[in-house]
Formats: sequence, C-alpha cells, structure tokens
Amino acid sequence: MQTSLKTIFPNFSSDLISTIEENGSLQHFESGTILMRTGQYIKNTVLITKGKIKIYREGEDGGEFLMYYLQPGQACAISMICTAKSEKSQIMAKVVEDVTVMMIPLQLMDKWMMEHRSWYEFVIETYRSRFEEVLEVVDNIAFRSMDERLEFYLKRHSDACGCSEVNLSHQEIATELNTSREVVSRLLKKMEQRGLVKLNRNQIELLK
Amino acid sequence: MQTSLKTIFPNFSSDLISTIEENGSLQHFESGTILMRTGQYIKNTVLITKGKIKIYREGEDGGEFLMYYLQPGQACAISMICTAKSEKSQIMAKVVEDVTVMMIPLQLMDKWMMEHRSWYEFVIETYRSRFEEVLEVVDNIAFRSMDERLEFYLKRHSDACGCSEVNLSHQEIATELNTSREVVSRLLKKMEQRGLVKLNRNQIELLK
DNA sequence: AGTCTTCTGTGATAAATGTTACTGTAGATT
DNA sequence: AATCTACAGTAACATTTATCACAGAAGACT
Repeated sequence: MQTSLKTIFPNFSSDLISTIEENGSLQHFESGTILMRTGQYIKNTVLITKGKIKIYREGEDGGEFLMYYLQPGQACAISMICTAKSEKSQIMAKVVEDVTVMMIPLQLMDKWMMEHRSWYEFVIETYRSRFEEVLEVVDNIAFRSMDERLEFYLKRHSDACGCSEVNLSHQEIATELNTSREVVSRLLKKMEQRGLVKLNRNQIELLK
Repeated sequence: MQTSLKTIFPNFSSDLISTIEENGSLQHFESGTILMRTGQYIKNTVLITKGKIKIYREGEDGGEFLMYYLQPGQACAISMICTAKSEKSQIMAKVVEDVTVMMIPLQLMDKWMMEHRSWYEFVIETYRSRFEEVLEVVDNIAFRSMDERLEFYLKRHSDACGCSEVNLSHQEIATELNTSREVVSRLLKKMEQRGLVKLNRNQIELLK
C-alpha cells in the first residue's frame, strides 16, 4: 500500500491496523460510481483512504440533496449504524472523486467494538460528528433562505477541499440544494456584485 | 417503583436493570421544563420511563423546529453520542408531557457498552433509529411543500399517541414547522374541505 | 474557421409562502 | 351576563422561489 492506514487513521492502534489489513479488502472506484442506493441492504462498512464520496438523499424528481461528503480518514456512519441488523440504507452514496476504500464485512463491527478501544472511539466519534452535520443541514433548510444556504454550501465546499475555488456548474449546485439552476445563477450574480465571489465557467472563487 | 424498568425496556438484561437501578437516579419533570439547551454541556444520559419529551432545533426568531419526540422506552441519542468527550448539546429538549426519567452519569456509558450486551444493542439501535428519523425530516423539508409536510406532521403525531386526535393549536403546529399560524390555518381548512380532517378548537381529528 | 454542446445570464411570469390587518368565536373569568 | 383572552378564519398584499423562454459566451470537436 502506498499510503499507510496508520497515516490516514492516526488514532487507530497498531493492533487494529493489522486486523483491518488482514480482514478488509482494498478497492478502487471511479468517479460517478454509486456505492450505495436507497433501499439496498448494507453488507460492508467503508473506510475512505483516498478520494471523495457524496452522501445524499434522493428526491423523486432526480434531486440529489447533499447531506455530507466522506473523505480520507472518515467512514460511512450509515453503514456502521445499520450494521447490527443488516438494515437497509436510507441514503445514496456516490463517488465524486476516484476513491480507494477499505471494505470491512459488517459482522466484524460488533467484534471490533469490544476488542479495540480505538475502533470503538472512532465509531462513536463518526456517529456523533455525522449526526451533528445532519442537524446543521436541517437548521439550514428549516431556518435559512436560499441565499444564505448557498453561501453556507460554498463555504462547506471550500472548507472540505481546503481551497477557495469550487469547481462545479450552477446546475450541479442547484441539484444539491434542490432548487433550479436559474435561481443559483441569479444568487451567485448577486454575491459577485457584493464582492463575495468571482464567477468563472465551472468555477466559483470565494473572495472572503 | 410503580412500573418496572423491565416492562418499559424489555430488552435489557436483568443484570443491566439492576445496574441501572443502582446507579441511575429517577427524576420527575413537569411539562414545560427545558431539560437541555443548545450549547449546554451534557452530563447525563436520559432514559424515559413516562411522559414525552420534544427534541427540537431552536431558530433565532423563537422557532422550535421539531426533530422528534422521546417516549417511554426510549433514550436521548444526543446525550449518548456526546458522551465520550462530554460534548455540547446541539439541540433543545423540552418536556411536553410530565415525565419520569432515569438519569445516568455519562461516565458509565462506555463501561456499560463493554459489560452489557443488551445496553450496547440498545445504544446502537437508538443511534440508528434517530438518525433515520432525522433523515426523514430532511427529506420532508428538502423535497416537500408545506401542505405535504403538514399532513406528515399530523400523521406522525397520531401515530405517536396512537389516537386520531391531535390536540394542538394552529400556532403550536406553525412553530414546530417553522411557518406562520395563518399558513397552517389555511392549509388545514383546505384539508378539511378535502375531507381529510375535522377541525375543532385546539383539536384536529384525522379522518383518513 | 465553423459547428455543437454546455454553461451562464436575464427578463417575464406564476406559484408558494410569509406578513399585516382585521373579524368572529369559544371558553374562561369576573 | 358582561368581559376578557386565546384561538381561528380570511382578505389583501409582499416576498421568495420556481418556471418558461430566450440569448450570448466558452470551450470541445471537425
């Protein structure tokens, strides 16, 4: 393996790392691959070591309402939560940047929870942070108007990638916010006039 | 104790029940009491044995956006999630029907997770079901219009109490959906015209 | 260069929701 | 019974968001 698990998951004990390497299977998926569908049974827990996965809720009309992104060092909370009873997924997971993931059979979850303290803590922290993130999403759609939500969305993106450019078309943004492309274009134009962003084709630079 | 824990939490082992009775403290709170505030540190996990608690997200303008209700046999997922690091609460919890709760010091959480299988399973299931419930809330506000959300809201209420009457004023409903009283009145009137409900003072009867 | 496709900008208009203002009514209080 | 208060109904209007229609610009392809 090029980049060691230990680097990506620094809190895992050496013991746990070995166990993961023994039992997990490292897999690659291309951007665009759908890793999980609503209603599908979950058979694996997924640890991301490279790339980016989008977790979203699918609308009837093709909306892809963004919940959050999974990045290296993170894991899919849903797949962990559904573990116990091998429940059905309530969400969609789509690769948005080619990923390398470690697939771990569900039945090992419970075992590791008992045997590896660092795994236990990782799972709890994953649950907690995702729950919090989803609560923030609820906040936004419940209390904020579209312009504020758009600003928040862009900020989240640049925070996630650590840069100030968001390389998405207006249409893609509209889909993730469940609104229309025209609305996004208009609001972005207003933001540009307020000096908050600079608009290029397929790219939005955040200025402040 | 009048009603035994064993009856309310049938899946707990006898062993666990004894441990809870030894370490927890049974407390009563009146309707209207705020048990948890946004930003507050969490020091206890709460098991509900009687009454009803509303978990909501507070808006700046006094909105009380409903996430879900906690009822006998359930526990506060947030308080469990925040456990590990004694994190701050992201939500509000308000008693809406006089409750009796078992308060359990946070530090016991981790210990019990390891020692009591039935506690472990209960916690996991609590996480899972609440996460799912919040996802459904997101679905509703992201993809549905107010009339559909109102119908869903009423259905949820009658499901929760097991009856077909919802005893709330239009204002209370409006607060929980973060809209205005007038909008709720209008939509309810339309539902009445469609024969879906019968409107009385402080009460809505679901007909279908 | 010319053609195509995708992305972006913008006006006009429609629909949903929020706000203001006022009325009536049921039940509680005196 | 008279009064008071919280609740409910509704019209008129404002605002936000969605939809339709179209035009221009950037880059891809031949």
